[in-house]
Amino acid sequence: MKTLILYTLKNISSPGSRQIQLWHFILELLQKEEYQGVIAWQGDYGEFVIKDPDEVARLWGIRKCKPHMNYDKLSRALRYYYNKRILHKTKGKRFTYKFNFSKVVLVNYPLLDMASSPFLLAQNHFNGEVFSFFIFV
DNA sequence: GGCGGAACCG
DNA sequence: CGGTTCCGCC
Repeated sequence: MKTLILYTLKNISSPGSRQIQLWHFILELLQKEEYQGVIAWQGDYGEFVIKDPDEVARLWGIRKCKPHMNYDKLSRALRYYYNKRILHKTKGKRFTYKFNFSKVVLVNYPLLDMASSPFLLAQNHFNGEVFSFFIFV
């Protein structure tokens, strides 16, 4: 049985909340229609294409206060996600990566019961952030 | 472009 | 710990 997990989140700007992580930021852009010319879901489930690498890097640089950010550095950070099983590369497709959603949820929300209802919508607090899960089985 | 080692940083 | 910076290699 194949599971698609659409995952959204909101940061709470409260004391004690962690700094934004790159894959959070990627999902944040992916969630917003106004960035579809820059980064968008494309191809298989969880697969996305960076249509404008320079712009994504610029936006990431602004968020992290790293004015010298570029795609070369950003992509190195994405490559570190391969061993963590958060992302992997879609070989042959330029600027295309794929999320391992099950791993992403498992790693960041270990209390979630994967074997529950076919459709599940949950919003919960975890480490100072609000997570919303949409799970379609 | 894409990869991964290595040094480095808050 | 999660990147950032830099780089040699393919």
